[in-house]
Amino acid sequence: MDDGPDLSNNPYGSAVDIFADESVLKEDWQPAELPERASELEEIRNSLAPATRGVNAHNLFLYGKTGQGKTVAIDHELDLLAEYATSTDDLELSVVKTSANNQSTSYQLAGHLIKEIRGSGPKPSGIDQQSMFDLLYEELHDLNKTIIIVIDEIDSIGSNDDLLYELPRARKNGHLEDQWISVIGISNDLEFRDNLSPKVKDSLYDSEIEFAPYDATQLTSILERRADQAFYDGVLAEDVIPLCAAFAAQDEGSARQAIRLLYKAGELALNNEQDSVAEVHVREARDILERKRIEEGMRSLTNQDQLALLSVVALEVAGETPTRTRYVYQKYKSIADRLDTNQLVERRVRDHLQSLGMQGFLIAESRNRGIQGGNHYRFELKTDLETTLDILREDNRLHDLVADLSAAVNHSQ
DNA sequence: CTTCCACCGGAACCAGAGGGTC
DNA sequence: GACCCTCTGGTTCCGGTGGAAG
Repeated sequence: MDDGPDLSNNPYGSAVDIFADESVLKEDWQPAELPERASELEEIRNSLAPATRGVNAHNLFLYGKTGQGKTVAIDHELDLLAEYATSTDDLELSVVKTSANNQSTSYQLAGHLIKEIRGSGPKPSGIDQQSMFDLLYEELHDLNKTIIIVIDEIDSIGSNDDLLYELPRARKNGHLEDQWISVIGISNDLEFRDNLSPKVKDSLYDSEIEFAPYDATQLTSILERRADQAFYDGVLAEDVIPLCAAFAAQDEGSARQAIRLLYKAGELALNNEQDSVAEVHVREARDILERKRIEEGMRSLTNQDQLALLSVVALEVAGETPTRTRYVYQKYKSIADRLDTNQLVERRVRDHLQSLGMQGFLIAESRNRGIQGGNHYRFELKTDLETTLDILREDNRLHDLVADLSAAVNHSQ
């Protein structure tokens, strides 16, 4: 009967067992198999295969929203290729893998790649673009014969795509002699391809693979595989996985999101000392994650973004949404006045409203009322009003203003 | 068929900060 | 210290636009 000290008063350790192996649900967990992406994997393999035959692999573009397995898929295939390379003398492979996140120009991306290849040291800059490219070629020269450069989030360089034109032609232009280079770009932005300059498309484009969003069925089987390892048997109520899958499918079809949801639901059950995960936990988890998403988004807003958002929020409170730009701007001016911040010109506020729309805080509907109304947008708040007010109130400078608005909400309720 | 509303959004330009090299 | 680079967040200016009204 006596098996160890009495822990009944110790706050750590739980009375219930939910997770068999929690790490399976973490962000950095790499699944060993991707049956839902079998055909995409095969396409990648076909594109890489020329490398094993002593020429350069095809350039390749992967498109798809976040959480569609693009990065996992490319890692998976490159691992296999590297494994093959070590087992044979035919292939001397160097893989340079980087994320273009925050590198918004070719110049910066080249600097970033140099830093990546060197493995340490500062990022070079302060020289002109061609010298930067030359520096990059020097670094590439020291690598193996077959070079594959993987650039994640390649869309962040926008239309400044000179480097993408240069790289695939390096050999032809005599910058490299005995080496084969190919580029794999990964993009979340489906329009990126269309905005590339024609000469880049020409030099870079061998093949592209689109990762379509997972549907609910696929998400369900992905979740089931994870859940098998992550949870103890019989812990999940029957409808938990389908519900997580359905929520995620409704949104972006992201596996990452679905897994987060399942993980959070499990944690909630655990924290409440319940021995099984039920539908309520999933719903609660969704609310928590949604709130977190808004909070994180708002934290990155600039002052002026906040003011523009606040203008729409104020109109929302007054029940005057959706509303056109003119009234938002009027409200904006009075708010800026009250807070004693500088007022921007209308054109700029329009930009801020536009970007709030893109970030999912506002709904911007374009319409046209002809001779009485012309062409204009109508804005309304997309996020939950109460939550938005809560979060905005945390900002000291906005506190009083938001408090007034909240009072108005409660009054009308 | 034309007119015209009232905003849309591209373009050119600017100041200031911040990253560097030589 | 002179000089080179880019980026952010702003301004000014202005031609463009689609559909209701006449």
